[in-house]
Amino acid sequence: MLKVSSGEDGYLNNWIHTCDSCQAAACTLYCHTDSAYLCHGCDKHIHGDNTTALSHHRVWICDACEAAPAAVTCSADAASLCIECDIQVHSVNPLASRHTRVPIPPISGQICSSSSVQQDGQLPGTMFDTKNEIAALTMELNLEINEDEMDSWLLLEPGNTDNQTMSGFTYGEQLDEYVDVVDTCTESFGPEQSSDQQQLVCVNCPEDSGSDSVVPVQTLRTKNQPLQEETQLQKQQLHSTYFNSEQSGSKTAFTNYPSSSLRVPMLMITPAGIPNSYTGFPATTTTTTEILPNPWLLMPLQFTSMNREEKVLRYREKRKSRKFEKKIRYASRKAYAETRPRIKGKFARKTDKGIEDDQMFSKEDNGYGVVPSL
DNA sequence: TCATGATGTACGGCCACAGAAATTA
DNA sequence: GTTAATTTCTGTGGCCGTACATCAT
Repeated sequence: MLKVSSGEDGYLNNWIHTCDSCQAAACTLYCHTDSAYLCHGCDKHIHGDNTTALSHHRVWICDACEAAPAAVTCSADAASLCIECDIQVHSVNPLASRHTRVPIPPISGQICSSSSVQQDGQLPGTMFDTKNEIAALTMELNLEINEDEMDSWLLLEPGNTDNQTMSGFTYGEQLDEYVDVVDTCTESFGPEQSSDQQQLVCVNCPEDSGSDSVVPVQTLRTKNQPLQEETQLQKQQLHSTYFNSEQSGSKTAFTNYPSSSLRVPMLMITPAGIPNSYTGFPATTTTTTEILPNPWLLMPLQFTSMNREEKVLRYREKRKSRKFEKKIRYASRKAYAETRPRIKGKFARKTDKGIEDDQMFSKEDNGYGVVPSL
């Protein structure tokens, strides 16, 4: 069922689904097994009754189009997006392409409330109870990765060591590791490939490879290859990475959490739009737990309901006030650049007359010619 | 409704060079 | 370990070309 909805900012004027069950509330997820769009309440009612229903393959709905199943969550946009919207949104400009997106694991089991009770002996980290929680996690990762944005995006409480250390691992250590992986990944492909943000490196485990290892497959764009074809290829690869791998029983790296049937794809979309396969690990790795020693994905997510809401709220506030204006770091360079001779906008060599003028200027205004740096 | 052309908008690259940062003696 | 000299790297603004979006026909 479809109905027209106008977004509050006029941006999302798309068709959205209402719940196929109650036909009143807006749907929040899609059940592949039932082929039905459901709201949270109906999902709880339908899938929470028996174990068979609990195993239904359900996915979140894209926040942008509100129609397609969400595949990734973007921290910067605080949104869960389907593959198409992800590509569409994050290919508009370099800034957007640098957003860190994390694949959304399929919903399995009953959706816990945000104040889900931690069970004895089980990792609370398995409780990706809402997509907002995943977004919050991704957001925090993004904060650490991009130091420039830290000031405006920082959600962690300064001085609160509890926020900085989880399960014995500090964010800094974890993310240094993450950054290293990205760098390695980028370097290994050479400048030509790494400069192309549209290229993808997907985690694929070709069935004909006969190996369980995670092998990054690089898709190179030929000069004559149409962009549309490439985009289509990206969609296929992303889709195969996010969904087909599970459905077809292929061996894309997933982590099976012991306390639930939740399976989290062991890849991450880098700021450059490249799903991070955590290359560098032994190609003979056979178990998913060995593939990803990075502890932060396995670390507990002990966000209380208040903490999470507060973090998300603060994040959204920061996002509103985010500014992309160019920040001048050296006023002296700006001053020189403004006075520098140009030819069609390009800096030109100083003419003899210009040099003489500079000398005269320095004599007359001795001591005032240099603009102090900020 | 779709195709085509005109127009508007956004963005990256280019350039020289002062000064910061790193390296060497 | 300290200092000076040298080398390397970074950042700066305006114009242009290209890609993309929008609108009219």
